[in-house]
Amino acid sequence: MTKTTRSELFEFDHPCPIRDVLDRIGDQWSLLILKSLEHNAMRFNSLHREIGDISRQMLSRTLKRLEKDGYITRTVYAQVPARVEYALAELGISFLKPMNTLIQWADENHQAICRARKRQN
Amino acid sequence: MTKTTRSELFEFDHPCPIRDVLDRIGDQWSLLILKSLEHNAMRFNSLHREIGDISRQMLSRTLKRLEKDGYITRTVYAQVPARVEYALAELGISFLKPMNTLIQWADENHQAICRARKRQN
DNA sequence: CTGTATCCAAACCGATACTG
DNA sequence: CAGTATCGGTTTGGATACAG
Repeated sequence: MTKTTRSELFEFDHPCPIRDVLDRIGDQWSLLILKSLEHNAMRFNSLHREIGDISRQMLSRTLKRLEKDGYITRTVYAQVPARVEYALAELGISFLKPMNTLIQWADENHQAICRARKRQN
Repeated sequence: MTKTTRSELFEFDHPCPIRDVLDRIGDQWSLLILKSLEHNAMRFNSLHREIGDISRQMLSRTLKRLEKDGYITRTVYAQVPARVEYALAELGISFLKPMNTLIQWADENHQAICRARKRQN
């Protein structure tokens, strides 16, 4: 009986699409990275500077996952020093629509949520 | 110098609405619960059965947080044994729109994501 | 029936040093 | 410049026993 972790289990054959998508995209950084790439491709360090408070570790990991899931592409230009650009893939572009709907809602309702929290505690 | 955890820090005064909202809603269960309440109010055990693989612990915690943030309401009916109903609050109802946009996208693109994953590994 | 308390494992994330 | 390896702290989540 080898133990299967949740990650391994969910990588393929996920029975519920929404959970599958959210498990991958609902972390601290994915949306932020996708948003940063909305209008133009970016290099590793540019992303690092633009997002500001992300560690290189997490930026690297999150980019890998987004690439693996097909949201973004990674292009290496043969130069010295190396130049790597990240850009939205087709899936990433199509994801922009629901993502921006969500962002807009968050902007509009953020205040209401803060008020609700303060009321109760 | 008391150490401030991320949770404490983010509870109020979050500088970025989208991160604030996603930090709370982007967990394993919130969307599922909100979706279950979409068409009717439900009791604790009904939710537990309907969702199936959630533990009582997590159902309880997640409901508390959703209530605190103003997404749902909790109504206790004075009976023996106690009867408690959870229902969408105004904020929860308004959240349905962006949420369903996201769910629809996930349904439509789930296959593409699975294919992307398999291609690369 | 509707939860909460406790304990433990897995996952997430950051700091930092190191590699090509 | 573009990462990866290691380590340790925090958070999330499940199982289960207990409480009103």
